[in-house]
Amino acid sequence: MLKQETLSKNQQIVLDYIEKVNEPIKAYSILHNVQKKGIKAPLQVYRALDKLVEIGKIHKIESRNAFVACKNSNCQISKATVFSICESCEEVSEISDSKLSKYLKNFQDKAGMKFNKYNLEFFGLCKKCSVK
Amino acid sequence: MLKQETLSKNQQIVLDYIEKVNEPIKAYSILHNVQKKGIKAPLQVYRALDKLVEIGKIHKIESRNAFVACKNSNCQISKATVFSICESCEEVSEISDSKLSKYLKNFQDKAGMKFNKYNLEFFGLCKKCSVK
DNA sequence: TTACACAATGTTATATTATAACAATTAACA
DNA sequence: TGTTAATTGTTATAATATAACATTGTGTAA
Repeated sequence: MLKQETLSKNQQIVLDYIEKVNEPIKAYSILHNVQKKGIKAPLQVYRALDKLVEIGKIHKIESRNAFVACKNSNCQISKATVFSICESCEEVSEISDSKLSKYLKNFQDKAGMKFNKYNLEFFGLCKKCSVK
Repeated sequence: MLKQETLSKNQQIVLDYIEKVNEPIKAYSILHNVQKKGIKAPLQVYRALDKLVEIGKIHKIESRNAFVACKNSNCQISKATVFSICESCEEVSEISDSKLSKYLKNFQDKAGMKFNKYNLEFFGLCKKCSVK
């Protein structure tokens, strides 16, 4: 079988919803919102999420157990993600900064170990919240 | 009340155990192992963990839902952590690289937002696993 | 030294997040 | 068209984490 080019039914339903809400969303919230589409059980959501993460269509915000659509059309950075998270309003943005990406991609630890994959989550106050 | 200088009983029990095992460990595993010390419920462990994270004695590995003792004696970087994680054996090391820290501490996004706190998790194969 | 405030504890119950196990169905392709 | 792998459906349960509330300990100031 060739590498998957089209999404399966459940994968498409879940992705459509995640792209529609356009902000990080949790698995069970997705479940509640796609039940009208015929998805009934958590596993159906988690299986779709696993696949979508794997192919880079979405990312997981680890510190929040939430999922968000990838904004980078090519999805080439699916395994190397950077997010900013507002600790007040919980707004999350995906950061795509070529200099930072390059720096991290080339980083080696003291033993010379290199990393093809990383996840960086920055925390602070977004513009709105910092003026409150 | 002055800022806490000594740990409470439960906090000390949990920290002692985490320092002893010297590798990332999960909350319920901690619970099972400190029951002989009189800690009976998950909440007692989670409360201790929360405080220990807050004061920088331990860190949470978000992608693994696990906790590990901070190796930096001063714990000043408690809110700015970098880990390398082996995807094969799950070995985790805390990376302390002053150049990287400085780079991340000074990073600003395109809107000029700065971050006092971050968590970076690198994934790859450790030396042992990469020769297998 | 007592009384106030706050931190920490103990306890039960429950919420939230995620996976195991197994049967059935669908889709690509040799 | 038969084979193989991916996907689905379903029930149950595991793993992670917090709510709520009563109680006890501890530092500090009146």
